[in-house]
Amino acid sequence: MALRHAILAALLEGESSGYDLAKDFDASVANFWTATPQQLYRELEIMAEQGLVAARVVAQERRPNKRLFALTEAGRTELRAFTASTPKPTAVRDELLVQVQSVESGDGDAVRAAIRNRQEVAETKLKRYERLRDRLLAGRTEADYLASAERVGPYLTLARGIAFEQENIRWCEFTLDVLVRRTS
Amino acid sequence: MALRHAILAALLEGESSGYDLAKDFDASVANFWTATPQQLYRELEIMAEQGLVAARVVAQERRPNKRLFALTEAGRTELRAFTASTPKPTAVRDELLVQVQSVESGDGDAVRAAIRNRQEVAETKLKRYERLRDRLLAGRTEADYLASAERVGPYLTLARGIAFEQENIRWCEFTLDVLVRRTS
DNA sequence: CACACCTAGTCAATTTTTTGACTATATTAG
DNA sequence: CTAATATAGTCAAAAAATTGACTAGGTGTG
Repeated sequence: MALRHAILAALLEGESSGYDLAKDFDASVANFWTATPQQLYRELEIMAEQGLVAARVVAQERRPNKRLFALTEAGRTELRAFTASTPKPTAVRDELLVQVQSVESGDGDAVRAAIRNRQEVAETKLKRYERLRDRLLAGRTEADYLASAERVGPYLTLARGIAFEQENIRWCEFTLDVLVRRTS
Repeated sequence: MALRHAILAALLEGESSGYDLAKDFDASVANFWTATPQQLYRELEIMAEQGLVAARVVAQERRPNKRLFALTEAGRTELRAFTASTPKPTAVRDELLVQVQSVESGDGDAVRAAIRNRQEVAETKLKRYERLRDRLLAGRTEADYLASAERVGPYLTLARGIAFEQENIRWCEFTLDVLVRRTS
């Protein structure tokens, strides 16, 4: 029941369809949670049954109907209770690092290619996060924004994502450099 | 079947009991994988059946017998094949960030306490990682070590862990500062 | 005018992971 | 002497997450 709280948090931004949420979980929410569309649709269904979200069907022209989900009072209460609970420590699980750990006993070329790929993914994510930040700031300075904005939560989590990806890129560069040096 | 590869990678350091591995998964391996002792014992059992690891029982004085597991040729082959496969992108899952995202609708005191706690955990981990690094370097400089050591994999993953925890601490400090400022 | 890909979902089966309940002996701190 | 903690495991159930197979209409490109 953890995906549920990430969905509730995402719905603070406003009413969304399952599809909208899937896009969010690929962009801003990706900072702290990942989920496939299938997981979202199923969880939303259950949450609607339990009254944590309210669904309404909107007919669209030239497209299938969509269902928009919004937080209910019960949903807000649940989210509030969640913020008061002790968060689980994060479980790191990174296959690339397992590969790097065993690089000397493994396929060096493949591992280096995987690191390059990771770096590209990180660069793409970083750019997206930076665009999101610029949109949030809307011209204001960070200090200005943090002092005046109604909600700073989304900015703070975004800052974590940006720092994480920057660090990721630095590490990929460093690691590639070390491995290439040792190969040549 | 992903824990399996982390275990194989950990066994590159040498023969270990399930208990030894549990300690590793709490220290060095924690950089890239987490597992409870229960998960390890079960997976080791299966891996032994499949011939990826070889178990031998060692009688101990004043203690229960222990089983030591070592990599087999099949295990090394499996690990090598794994390093050649495309690693899954990591799935981030951080309850604390979900709480921070919703901090304005939630329990501010509890969220700030959780951030402080995360910072302390990160500081403890960082110290442990730095001790491990010092032990690996054994007096040599980083450049010296990277050029001459037989295996650099463990050092590189440790470097990732150190950078990650440092970034973590910085973010906790920044975020606490912002939240405390807005509360007072 | 095909063909690929996007939007908007549903459903069921697996796989993976976690959690909790157990059994034993050994060592250490108060 | 006693209680807490560490060592060394097993087993089963439950929860969580992933995967694959579907349906159906819409949009854009060569």
